[in-house]
Amino acid sequence: MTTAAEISERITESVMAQKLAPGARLGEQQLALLFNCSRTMVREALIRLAARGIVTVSSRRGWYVVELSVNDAREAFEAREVIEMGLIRRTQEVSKAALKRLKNHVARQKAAVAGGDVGLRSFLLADFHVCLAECLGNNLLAEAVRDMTARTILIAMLSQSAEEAEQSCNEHAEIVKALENRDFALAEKLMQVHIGCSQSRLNPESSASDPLSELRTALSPIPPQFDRADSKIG
Amino acid sequence: MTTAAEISERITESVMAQKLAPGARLGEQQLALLFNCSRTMVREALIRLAARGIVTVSSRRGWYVVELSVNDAREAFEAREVIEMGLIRRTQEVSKAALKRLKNHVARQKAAVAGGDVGLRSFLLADFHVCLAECLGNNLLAEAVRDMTARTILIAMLSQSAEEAEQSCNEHAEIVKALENRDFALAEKLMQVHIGCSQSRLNPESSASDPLSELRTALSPIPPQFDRADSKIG
DNA sequence: TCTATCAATCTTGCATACCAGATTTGTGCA
DNA sequence: TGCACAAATCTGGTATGCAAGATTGATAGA
Repeated sequence: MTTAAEISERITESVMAQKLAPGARLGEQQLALLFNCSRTMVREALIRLAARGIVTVSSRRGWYVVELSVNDAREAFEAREVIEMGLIRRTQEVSKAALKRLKNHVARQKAAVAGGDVGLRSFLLADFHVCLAECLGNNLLAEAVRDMTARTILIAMLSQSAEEAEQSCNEHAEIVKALENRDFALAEKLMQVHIGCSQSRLNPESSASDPLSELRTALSPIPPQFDRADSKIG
Repeated sequence: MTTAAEISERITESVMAQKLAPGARLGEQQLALLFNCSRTMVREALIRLAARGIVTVSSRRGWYVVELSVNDAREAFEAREVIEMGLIRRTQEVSKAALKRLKNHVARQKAAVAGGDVGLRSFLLADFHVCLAECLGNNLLAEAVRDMTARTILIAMLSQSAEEAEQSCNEHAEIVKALENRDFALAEKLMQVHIGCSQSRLNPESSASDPLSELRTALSPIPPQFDRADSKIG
């Protein structure tokens, strides 16, 4: 059996690892089967996630990973900027232990980027921001950052290239370095640029604003060189 | 019957109105009776509130309004400072409609302070901060502010005097005035002072750190002039 | 052949029943 | 009189069952 806390954690992590796309269906019965528990537990987990803005329920139709509007997207990025920059701004010193933890985290990110595990890479790059908030001494805001980061991932879903991931990781390393040097103004600025970058990478034709986008992508015209139409047997 | 959303809203509002003290018991059966619904609905509401940090559950003992540790208190105030100051800082203009709404809100606060309805007063003074976040264009952060403000109220529970309420209200008015004058730097500073004030008013001997505080207060020695001991019949 | 209507099925909504741990109360012994 | 142990009760934990809305597929009529 699995507890509601475990289920919601697994779902959150999957979203952060980009293993659950916006709009993905989360059937109560299917999850109950998957986690070997009753629908009650699944519902509890989903209700929690709904309160955190990760999933929504459509009455008697089903539960789905949220699909954000362009305004939702703006708010999520703005929220992250406000919180993460604000936290850095009011920081006066970062403990040795915290710095060590952050460096370790960046190292794990590097390894994941090099290793090529896209899920782990995506998760760690997002989790860094949660870790940073914790290291800056505010678990309450760290939880908020977790939810909002998950939301921004659900927008930027047009998956990150390996190069972009590496750049993200480097930016994280620079932020940690600035913190270590007690150059908090620089760290704040770097964070602003860092968050701004991921936001600007967005495809303005967001999937949320276009309910047909999935089909549209799947059924988009095939470039001639890959068109098998004239190679069919007949 | 009542929906889970209504129940959780009512509980949140009661906390903001200081009608539910930290540690208050929220029995599933009692709430079900009160709201004329099943325990299922009540549980759903409580689970949501738990995810938002307003209530906690102690296994097989019951649900309670959260009692914050001193560190929780620090984090909640810090979170509000970061979010509310950050939102103001990045504001470049406030729409006419938003200003009107804010002024109207302040007017209602004034009326409540004058009217003497302590519950309404407390609720409105807290709700102003939520309203402000909405007016500054971020509903996501507004929801976060709602939860964190509720938490700070649960610390500052040593109820505000009428004078303090009036001062709070005046500070709100000044913030709105600064926004109207587009003096956002001033507004930010005023907000910092405003939040700092409510924090500094805290009794360091918080009820959360003293499980006996309720009894202690209830059974505290009675001043001689009110002592009825020597007027007893016998 | 196309469309409209109806039935079968799938999915959540909600209540209830039963279980198990925690607490309190009562009782008997030292 | 005080303490320890046991039973009764209270409370949430979890599963299940049934109701009802939504969707899909089938069928019949135009």
